[in-house]
Amino acid sequence: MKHTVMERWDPDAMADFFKILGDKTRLRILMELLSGSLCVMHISERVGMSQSATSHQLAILRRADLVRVTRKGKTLVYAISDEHVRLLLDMAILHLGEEKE
Amino acid sequence: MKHTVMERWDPDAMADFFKILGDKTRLRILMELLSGSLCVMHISERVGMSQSATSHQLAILRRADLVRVTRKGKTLVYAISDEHVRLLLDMAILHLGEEKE
DNA sequence: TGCTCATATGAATAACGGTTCATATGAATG
DNA sequence: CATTCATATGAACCGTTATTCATATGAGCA
Repeated sequence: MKHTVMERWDPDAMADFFKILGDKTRLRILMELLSGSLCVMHISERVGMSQSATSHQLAILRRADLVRVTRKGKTLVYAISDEHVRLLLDMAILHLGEEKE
Repeated sequence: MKHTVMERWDPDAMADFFKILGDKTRLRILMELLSGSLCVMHISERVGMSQSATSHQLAILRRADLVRVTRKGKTLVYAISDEHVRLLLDMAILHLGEEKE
């Protein structure tokens, strides 16, 4: 059978989920975090955005459970919370890399 | 090695791609098409949108190579063009179905 | 070849989302 | 316990985008 987990799904929830991945800045943050955990300052440096903008985006990623926070002394360390993310991004890259036959 | 196809990627292109999936209407269209090909009228009936709105969204899906068109007599029949789509949606559902531990 | 029906397209409007700027919060350390 | 430093939050602004309405297109069929 082709339709495995497709039976029950919430279009709104799924749209919200993809919307979160549909932003350059958030994708760059995720990509940086895939290489290892980072604090907010370092993230904002790497993606070249202000501290505020970065924090706003991290809040969105946090709410979607895509990143996870832990405190390390005075700073907050962000990390990827879910391995599905890597798979999703892999699959998107595969799709984008394809020719139109 | 964890990072398979991650080395080279275009954040803009990927964001654009996810943006397309980040819309309730387009997701519903894709879901309907996963069960089989349909003409525009039938699609608009099933998703409960006007013919015009549906056509606009189909154009976007077409440009992203997520759907494919063929003519059948007087009508245009739309179909999923790529099996990656099903996998992507599956994975999103998996992520959404998880508890926050 | 001209009509018709399915679909596409354009302009306009309204809603949404990301960044900035200014400021609040609150844990850690002295 | 007060101060400081990292991070979060709120409001405002502006660009983007989905829908509607009106109309254009163009393939198929008489």
